[in-house]
Amino acid sequence: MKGLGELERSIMDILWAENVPLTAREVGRLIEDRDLAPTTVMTVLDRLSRKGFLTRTRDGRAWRYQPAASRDAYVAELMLEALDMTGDRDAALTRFARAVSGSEAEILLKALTELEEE
Amino acid sequence: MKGLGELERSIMDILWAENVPLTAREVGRLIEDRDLAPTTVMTVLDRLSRKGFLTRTRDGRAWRYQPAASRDAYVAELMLEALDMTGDRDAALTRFARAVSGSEAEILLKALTELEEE
DNA sequence: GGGTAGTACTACGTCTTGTAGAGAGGTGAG
DNA sequence: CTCACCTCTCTACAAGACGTAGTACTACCC
Repeated sequence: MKGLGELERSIMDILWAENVPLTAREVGRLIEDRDLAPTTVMTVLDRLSRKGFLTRTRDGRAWRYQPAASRDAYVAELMLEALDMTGDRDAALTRFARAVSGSEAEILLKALTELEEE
Repeated sequence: MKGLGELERSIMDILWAENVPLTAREVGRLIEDRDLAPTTVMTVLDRLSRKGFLTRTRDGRAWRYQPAASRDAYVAELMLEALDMTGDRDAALTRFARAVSGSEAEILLKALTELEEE
């Protein structure tokens, strides 16, 4: 799936945070801290949609962009991808399980047991 | 932590598979399929150790390289890193739990319950 | 002492990412 | 109508990562 650059991720974060599709201009306004040229934002949005992270729909002349998948889905997919990289998935999973902190272990446990019940 | 390139990963795979520290020459011999110049292998090994993925010790004039961490540890770290990227770790974890296949869910479950017992 | 192996340093092409300008075409204000 | 402006698309460029490798120097074996 490939990772995102820093600016790309900032922009994805904005789009993930807002729940409505935004135009390039709106995204640009939300970045503030960095003083980016409007075309910079447009370029990055364009690249992101080309890479499949965003979908876009017309709104007059402008495009409105929105994430193709939720951040959770993206994160989960990254995790699975990391997992695919190992020859010994079980060992990696075990190690991962041991590494997550207590409260998160419980979340995981809960999700897993709910799965079993279904 | 940053990811690895394709050749870098092939080489890490070799070093993870063999359990002994290898010299550049030995690694090169194990790649076969690609017809790489010896210096290519050396360069990549050098970069990998510079990035902290490998440690090396002298053996005569040659260096012997070995992974700084196990593959499992690397994979688990990648997974945790992905997890850190989200604002809502719980949601991502839940989604992840639902995404792992049955047998793997059991591995996870087992590791987690063992944790609790300790 | 010449071939061989090994090192360090340097290099170059390609791809990705951050960053942005140029030019085209529509649109509202006056 | 005309001008200023918005937004788009296209193109560009610098920096860094990676794959790939040559060169030059050293040390060892026979």
